[in-house]
Formats: sequence, structure tokens, C-alpha cells
Amino acid sequence: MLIVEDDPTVLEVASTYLRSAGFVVTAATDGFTALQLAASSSPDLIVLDRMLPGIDGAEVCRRIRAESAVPIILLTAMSSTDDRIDGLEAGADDYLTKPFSPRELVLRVQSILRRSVNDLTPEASFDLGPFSLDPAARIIRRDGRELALSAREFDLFSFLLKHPRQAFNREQLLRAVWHWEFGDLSTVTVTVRRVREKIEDDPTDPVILVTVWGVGYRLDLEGTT
Amino acid sequence: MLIVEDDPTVLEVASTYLRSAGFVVTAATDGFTALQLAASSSPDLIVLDRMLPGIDGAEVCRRIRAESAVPIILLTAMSSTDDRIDGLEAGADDYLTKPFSPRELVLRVQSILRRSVNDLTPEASFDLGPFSLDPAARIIRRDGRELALSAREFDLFSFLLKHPRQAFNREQLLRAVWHWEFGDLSTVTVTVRRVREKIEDDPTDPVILVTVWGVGYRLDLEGTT
DNA sequence: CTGATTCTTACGAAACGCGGACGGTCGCCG
DNA sequence: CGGCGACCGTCCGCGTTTCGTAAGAATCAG
Repeated sequence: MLIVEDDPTVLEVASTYLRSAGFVVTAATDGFTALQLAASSSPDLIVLDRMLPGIDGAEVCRRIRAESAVPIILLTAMSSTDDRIDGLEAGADDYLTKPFSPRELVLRVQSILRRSVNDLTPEASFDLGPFSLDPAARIIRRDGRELALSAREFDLFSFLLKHPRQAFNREQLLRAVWHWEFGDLSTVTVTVRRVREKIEDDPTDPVILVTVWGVGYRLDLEGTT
Repeated sequence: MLIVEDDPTVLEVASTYLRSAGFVVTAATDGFTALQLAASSSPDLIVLDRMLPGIDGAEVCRRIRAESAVPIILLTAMSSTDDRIDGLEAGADDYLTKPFSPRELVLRVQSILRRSVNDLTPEASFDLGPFSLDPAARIIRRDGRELALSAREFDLFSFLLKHPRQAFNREQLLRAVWHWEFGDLSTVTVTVRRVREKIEDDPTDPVILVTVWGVGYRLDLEGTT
């Protein structure tokens, strides 16, 4: 989830609400950063302000759309028909006119995501090191062999595959994978262990799903390539 | 934390409040110095007066923004809409109209920083001399080899990597790295020693993490390049 | 030389990660 | 309908790592 918004107040409120709804939120405050993040972090949805310093929001939308089918919600200041048409032409999936209630933003986001899940637009599969992730089929393979992951294990490991080389603490994982706001952190520990059992050559000495002492866990690929 | 303000009274009051809130404060009184300091000391936040002798504040803001994503709070004399829009266009994250209460400034600063900390926006990696810092993965390498730093050691050394060539006393480090308001200063001494053990060629005679006698420590790069 | 400052070492408490195990829930199949 | 097994969250005990603190040695400035 990527939010692009230059007004700090709006950004703060929106990201707080979205986070508490269980999303992992990344933020940008200008079009240029937005394009970079959209390309590098491959978010599953983008909330995009129409008015941006530098590159215009609609233009950002067009450029992202040229390379990806990621759902985009456009935030527009006015509700003029022109703007609306512009937005839809630029390839936005939905739009919201300011001022909007953060609650409503969350609802739209959820609705869009539900729709895009239901859409026959399957998330793209991709390879990473020896692993290949097929989100639609909910299958992860290692060297072509399918891994027998349970539902939770799949969710956790596919999240990490989507965000490799990044250390997460247990709370972040609990929010992003379990969609819990609070809870027993050892749940994460145990699930990590169960995943290791299935993906590591030597679960006793993990080289892929590495523990970052005092912090959390990280998906490393050095040990595999 | 960098404050740019030509009025000595305002500067004095603001920096006093921010310091007592636990920030390490650097000051400049004109735009030119501000640009230099912004580049050399890589502050984590900048408070910038709109009206400055020499280069205009908004212009300074634009130039800093062209090279860095550091949060900027703009201080404006008037509250006219024009100013406000100008400021946001220049890339400021927040603005405050004079006269403002120092208490409010501190609150805004904390709010902005809290936001950028909470964001899962992966901080960008960078190289400095023989070192490379990847904040997201929590990895520091020297000449490509990963250093086995503990959590605290990583926090301390990455702070210094982000602020090289700058001397910090132990209290400042205790606040910036440990987030302690008070505490035993020898904690810093010992952690510095532990870091040296891992990064210096000869920990007995440090050339990177140098002692500044009577003051504290500084990250030097002369010894490495 | 003297006092202040920094370095070094050592210790122990606390934090942390891990494996093992338990029990409740749910879906499947006989 | 009852039993079985997979799944998953929780809990406990153990070994390890970390890290603050203290205390003596070494170093520096004046």
C-alpha cells in the first residue's frame, strides 16, 4: 500500500487509519518518489493525490498505469466533472474528493481490493532466487518442487518473498500477515519456525529466513544463490 | 536537527526548547550556510524561516528538497494563502506561522518525526567510504563483508554513518541512539569500544571512530580512503 | 605531577530466541 | 454422527546473547 500525498496532516491521518486496518503503508510526498516506490516496492494498491508538487498526480497515475495494473485511488480537491474525467482517463480505479473521512478511504480501499481479488486479475507470479511464488494458486515452489505450506505459513512466507532483504519485527509481521493490531508475539516466532522447517536445508541453522537478533526476521538470499 | 533563523531571539528560544526535548540542534542564520549544513551534516529534520537574508527560505527549501527527502518545517511570517501554497510547493512538510509558541514547534517536530519513523518506507541504502549501510535490512558492510553488529552497536554506528565528520558528546549519543533522557554515560563509552572492536583494523588505535578528547566521539573517514 | 578523562576488562542480570509440547478448533472421511 | 488428523495459537524451560554497570588501569592536559 503506497500513499502519495503532500499535505502532512492528510497523510498522517490516512496512513494511521489504513495501518490500523491492517495494511502495510509506505508513503511518498511527491510524484518522483512515488514513481520510484511504485516500481521498487510493488505495492498492492496506491492512494494518489491529484495535486502534487513536481509531477502532477494524474501524470503519475498515467505513468504507473503504463507499467502496471495496480489499483489506484485518486484524491481530488475539487469534484468538477473535468477532474473526474481526467482521473478516469488517467487510469484511476476510483476517486475521492477532499475533504473525505478517513473511514471512507478505508472502506474504498477494502472494496477495491476485494474487487481486484475477485477479479480474474490474478496477482502476478514471480521468481526470487530458487523460489517461485504464484499468489493466485497459492503455491510456492523451491527449485520447481512445490512446498507443502499451510495457509498461515504461505501468508507469512509470501509476504517475505514480496519484501526481501528487509528486516521486520514481530509486531509488523503480526499486522501485515495476521492483520492483528495486538497479540502474542510468540505466534510469529512459532510460525517462522514452522516455515523454516519446510524451506531451509538445515532448519537448525537458517540461511534464508534469518533472525535479526533483538529485532525480528529477514528474508535473505545470499545463502541460496 | 537544523534550525535556520536570522532573528537571534527566535533562534535562541526555539533551539533551547528543542534541545530540552532531547534533540541535537545545529543552527544557521542565512540561507547559504543552511544549504552547506544541510549537505554536510545531513540532519534528520530542518526548521526553516521563510524570510532570510540572502537566499529566500522557500528557495532554500526547494534546493534542499532537490537533493534530499529530509522533513522540512517552514516558519512563515504571514498566514496568507499564497505563502502557504508557496511553502507546500517548495516541498515543505509542515509550516508554522509567526508568532508561534515554542511548545507548538516541539509538538510539530515530534509529530513529523513520529510519522517518518512509523512509516515502513524503507530508508535508502548508501555508501560511505568503505562502508555501506542498508537500514532496511539492518546490515552494515565493510568492503563488502557484512559486519556482525548487535542491535545497539548497529544503531550507534548507523547513526554515526548518517552524521559523519561530526563530533557528538556522550549525552547526545545517549539521546539520539538510546532514546534516553538521562543515564550512565559509560554505557556509551563501552558500546563505542565494542563497535571499534568490530570495525577498526586496530581497535587499540582507532582511526575511524575517533575520540574527541574532552568532548566525545566522531566518525572520521580520512583514515580509510 | 596531578586531576580529569578515557580505556579496558569482567561480571551478572535480563532479554531473547528456540524447541518441545499441549490443547482447542475445524474440516474431512469413514 | 463420530473419530481422526491437520492446523494453529499458547505456554514453559533451556541455552545463548546482549548490555548496563562497576572498578581498576592507562592516557592526556595543564
